[in-house]
Amino acid sequence: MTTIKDLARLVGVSHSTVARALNDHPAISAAVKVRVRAAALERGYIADAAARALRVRSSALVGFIVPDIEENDMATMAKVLAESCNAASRQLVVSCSGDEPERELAHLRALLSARAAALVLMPSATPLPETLQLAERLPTLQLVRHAGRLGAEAFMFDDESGIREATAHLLALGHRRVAYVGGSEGISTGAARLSGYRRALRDAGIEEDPALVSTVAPHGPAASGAFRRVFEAARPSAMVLGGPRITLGAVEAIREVGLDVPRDISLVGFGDRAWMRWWGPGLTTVALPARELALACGDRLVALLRGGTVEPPAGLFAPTLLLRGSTAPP
Amino acid sequence: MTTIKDLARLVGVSHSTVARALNDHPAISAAVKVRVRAAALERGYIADAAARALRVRSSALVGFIVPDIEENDMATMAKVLAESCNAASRQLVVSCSGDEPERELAHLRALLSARAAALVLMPSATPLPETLQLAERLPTLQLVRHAGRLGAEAFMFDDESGIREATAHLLALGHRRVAYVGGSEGISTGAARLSGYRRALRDAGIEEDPALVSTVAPHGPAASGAFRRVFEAARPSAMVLGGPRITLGAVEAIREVGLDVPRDISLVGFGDRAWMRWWGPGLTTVALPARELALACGDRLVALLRGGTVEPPAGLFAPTLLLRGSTAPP
DNA sequence: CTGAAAGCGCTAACAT
DNA sequence: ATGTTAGCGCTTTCAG
Repeated sequence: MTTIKDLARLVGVSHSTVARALNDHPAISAAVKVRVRAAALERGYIADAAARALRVRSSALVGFIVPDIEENDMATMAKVLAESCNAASRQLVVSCSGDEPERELAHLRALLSARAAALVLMPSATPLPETLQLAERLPTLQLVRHAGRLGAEAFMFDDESGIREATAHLLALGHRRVAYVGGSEGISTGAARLSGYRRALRDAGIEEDPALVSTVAPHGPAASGAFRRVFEAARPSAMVLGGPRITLGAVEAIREVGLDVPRDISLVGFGDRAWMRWWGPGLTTVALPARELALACGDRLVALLRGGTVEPPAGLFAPTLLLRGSTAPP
Repeated sequence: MTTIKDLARLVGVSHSTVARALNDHPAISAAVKVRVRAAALERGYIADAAARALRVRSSALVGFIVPDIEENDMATMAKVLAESCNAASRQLVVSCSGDEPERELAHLRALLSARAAALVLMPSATPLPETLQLAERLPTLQLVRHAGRLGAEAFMFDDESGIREATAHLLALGHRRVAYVGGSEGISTGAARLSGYRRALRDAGIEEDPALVSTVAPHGPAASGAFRRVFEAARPSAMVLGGPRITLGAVEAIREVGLDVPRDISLVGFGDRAWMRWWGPGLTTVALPARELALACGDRLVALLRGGTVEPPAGLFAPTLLLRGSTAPP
């Protein structure tokens, strides 16, 4: 590997002159810059980021820790964030925690070790105290989920209002037995969504029937089971789904049971996918502005990296209710 | 930030002893190791990866450059590869080239600068010569696509056989006017798929009708247009789709035109998604073993990182034809 | 078993 | 405008 000293020898200047020329330092003559750059090009010189990081005590890396990059539009967000990072000459390091607190911590440690310049974190369900504590060591942004004691700025969907609107829509259609199947209350998003459902009921002056509500692990099979249990035990005329995988599971269950939507039941899904437009009568769904969220987070990220002084409060991103054929009067 | 010198002072040994203790060097007494580790824990010591990388001239980073992480099961593969990397105490740096040769090169440069230990590359359509040349500087694995002059091992789907089987299936059903709409021949996958289509025709002794074939940019709208053009101009009784986005576009066009599948046309999609099971009569499709491919690539990666001596030739991963309701006799 | 010392490639005072 | 010099934190001989 060619170093600045090699180039210095080649050009006949000192290695610090080479460094300055390469960094376009104002106090270096144009002539020298030209010669240095020519030499660098010729030798295929590529600066050693480690040496630089050692000096300046910070690297070009930005960490991105998420439970699962295949879920929750995380691939989209990763792409957007990577874009923002590149615009700021940074690189995004993606790690999947699998929602396991230990792996989450391990990844954070690795990023700290690499002296990452910042961290974007979608916290696991129950982050370890040490994770929260270590996250304070570098500029951190929370994404999608909010970890209780972590003070970092959060970029989140307005899950509560999204589910509230969905529920209110069904109520307005005349449904009185509206069920809700969603993810665990232990996660910030799960809690917010359930609370949105409850709010809509309260606003409509309807008392909650516990048999109509089920919170489960966000897996297809679990959701399928929950759907069938709630459907058979409580005979809802409509249902709100509280997550993308819950929606997948419910659709699966509807197929197995052989229900007709919206005749047998009105349905509101969560998240938006192309197939929802084609599915049966079209699936009414709560669409999340994932791209917008990630863009805002990316903007904030580069501001942080540039040593941004202003503190634009992190926002809440409102979902949109996409009305399609799966919801109708009872 | 705590350094080994801080710990050395704290414990009352030299900093090199601390370094050895932390790295579990055999020639350090158990007693010292215990004390050093206690001190490290107490002070929340986290080693500086840059300093280490500077010494050992290689980092814990593995690069992953792909055109688009939202496409082609790349999120799945990223997850699998990240997993493999973690198992080898490495971190995966994900970069999206957007299929733009310049950005691809820029990302490669950044990885080289970070002294990445290896690179997994899904090449853009037309990589710059310099990209190919620089990729030689570090252990490189090609994924999904093959860049002509790059000598690196490649992990690819057997696109040709996948499309050949799909076409043969339609021919066996009695179709004689089987169309093909796929991605550009300029990309290795596009060329292989088209060649699979041609091979099936040849095997069946059928002459190719150019009006039945169209290669386009892999975007929904372009694919929609191509579908309609081919359908209207050449009146095929069946069609093979040569890519995931092509499939999406075709489904869209079928909806717009109001065709009945398989009555008006038999259809074979590309890639497998949950909605394909639900779509109309069920979409017969060419399913790619993305997970298997990524796992194999990950295995090879850790072998490389461990300084693997054996040279297991990279494989070709055979797709499976998933038979569903969208294909029927004419 | 442990310590002293050198040096990885780069940046940034501080000279000149 | 350029050169000299001193490290950044770690690994790794080489001595003891």
